[in-house]
Amino acid sequence: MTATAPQTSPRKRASNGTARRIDADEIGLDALVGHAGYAVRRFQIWIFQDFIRTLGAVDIRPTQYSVLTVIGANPGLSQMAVAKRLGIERARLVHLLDSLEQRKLVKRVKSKADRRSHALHLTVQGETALAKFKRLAAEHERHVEAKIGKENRAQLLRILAGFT
Amino acid sequence: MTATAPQTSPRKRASNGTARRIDADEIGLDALVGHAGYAVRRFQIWIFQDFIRTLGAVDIRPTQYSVLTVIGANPGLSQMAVAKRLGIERARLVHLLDSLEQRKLVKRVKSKADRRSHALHLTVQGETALAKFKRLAAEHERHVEAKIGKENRAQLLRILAGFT
DNA sequence: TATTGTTATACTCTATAACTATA
DNA sequence: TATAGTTATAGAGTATAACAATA
Repeated sequence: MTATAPQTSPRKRASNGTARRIDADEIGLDALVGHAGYAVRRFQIWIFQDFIRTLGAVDIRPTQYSVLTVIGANPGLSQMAVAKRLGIERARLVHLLDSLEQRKLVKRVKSKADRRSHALHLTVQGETALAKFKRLAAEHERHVEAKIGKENRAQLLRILAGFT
Repeated sequence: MTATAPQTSPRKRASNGTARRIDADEIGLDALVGHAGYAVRRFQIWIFQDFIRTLGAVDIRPTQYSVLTVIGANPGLSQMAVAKRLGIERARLVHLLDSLEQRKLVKRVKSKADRRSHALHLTVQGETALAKFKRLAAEHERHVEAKIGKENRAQLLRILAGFT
């Protein structure tokens, strides 16, 4: 597991006592290669970076996109319902919605049925914007496909279908 | 995509104008179901939570484990080399190492070859501890296997082999 | 001039706890 | 009493920038 290929790039003690550079690709990961979590984490970081870059022009991040999508598909949901469904802390969702409401994408409507809660809706502007975000997100998804392969992406979705 | 199954649990406007509860599992994810990033992110969160729980008794988190494993397999690496290999900011690694050094798991040795840099080594105590951490991490890995299936885990590792 | 380790700052995200207004 | 939304705080983690020592 301990890689020691002969290369050039940080510094390492050589047989003659002088130092040479070590390339990142010759540093062994040892037990990490057997951990799904390590690869999944690195992959997730890559995906988010691509998503943020691809939707950079509209300034929408993954969590914001997921909130808008769920509200768009389920108008009238309460904040608690959205938070639970997406695994976001309700305290965190307050700030996310503050931002989306300031941008006139979402509106909080006082619920008549339960006056403690807010019914969440997209604004007309929000509907239009979300349609654009979805086109960009689809473009991002094609980047994923290009990165790991169409068939592998499909298998990944199948394997992880339970984590929704 | 908009789920509207008849259930019980938050509140939703019913045909008669009164409200009823909505279960999380009847809220449609819409476009999110087609995004690999969504499933990958949820899975990654599950994995990290299980890792943190499984290694809770020894108080080691995923990033700390990855740093210890790489140093253990490549003694003498500089901080820059570890940071680059694992995709950690060098400023962040300083704090991670401060903590691991306080716990006597790692030592920074002044490099003679390049006096700007530190050669990183596990302490004897660190070697022993890492062996235990690896046993617990293997136990965590069995939880992953139990969660998604042995064959699916193997395929996942194969698909994501490039993200290391 | 460039790099290594360090310190510092700001922003995101997670995890809690406590408060209010309702139920 | 319990719940929905809010506010506040603390801890990870990320992203930067700048500095001292050294190359």
